[in-house]
Amino acid sequence: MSWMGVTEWAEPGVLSFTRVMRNDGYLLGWSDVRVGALWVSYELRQSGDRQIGPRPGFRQDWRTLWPVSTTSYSGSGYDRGHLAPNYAMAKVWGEDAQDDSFLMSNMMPQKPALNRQLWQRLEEVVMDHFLPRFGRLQVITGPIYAETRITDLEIDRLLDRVGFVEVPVAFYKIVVVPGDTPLAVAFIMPQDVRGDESLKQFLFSIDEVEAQTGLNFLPRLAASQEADWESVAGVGDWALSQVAELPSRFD
DNA sequence: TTTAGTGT
Repeated sequence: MSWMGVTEWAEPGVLSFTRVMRNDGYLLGWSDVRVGALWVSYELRQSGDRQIGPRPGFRQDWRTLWPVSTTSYSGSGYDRGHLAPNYAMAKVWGEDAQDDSFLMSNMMPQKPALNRQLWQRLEEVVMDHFLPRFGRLQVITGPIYAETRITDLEIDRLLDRVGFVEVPVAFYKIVVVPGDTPLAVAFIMPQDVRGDESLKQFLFSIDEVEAQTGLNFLPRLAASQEADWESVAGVGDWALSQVAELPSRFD
């Protein structure tokens, strides 16, 4: 589930503490301070024609301690957006993984135009374009929060929350082709999008994602390799031009 | 419905 190590924090601190939750099909780093996941990590492989059942429905995850119920987002204007996607979990890892993808701990508040259009287009490109192209992928995805100043353990900022859950300002997705000479591509997408933008607009380096999250991805990657590799927005030929402007299938 | 909320 986590090629080249589990995501770490660059600088330990109160915001850095996560509990790693192991689910069917994916790992999730849960922050009790943000009341949300900081990252999820999963592997994707080419699978046969696995039958996919209907969406099983959202479920509360009692491991979160702070209660996040299936109705916590009601009336907020935010969607319950998957981090580990329903379709990818169901297709690659099966029904139990699909069920686990509907845990509320795997949800983040996302504006509808992002969740249903731009982000959905990206998830579709990962499954239908990147995965067939490369055969095996490691994906790490999660939220980016507004800059927060911590004074004496007090959060000195008016937080935007849905229930207890802090609302991110953006989301990242890192896609890696594992191997001796790994390939990588990363995206950062803000909450406020139209939905029909080119995916190319949102390409960033892994270094940039690390700067905006405080996380250290792929910590087991050799330092000599990491320096060059993580500084480039897109390593390898992802043929993004073929798919960056495909229309949304919803709305 | 490879997204989701609303209203039932």
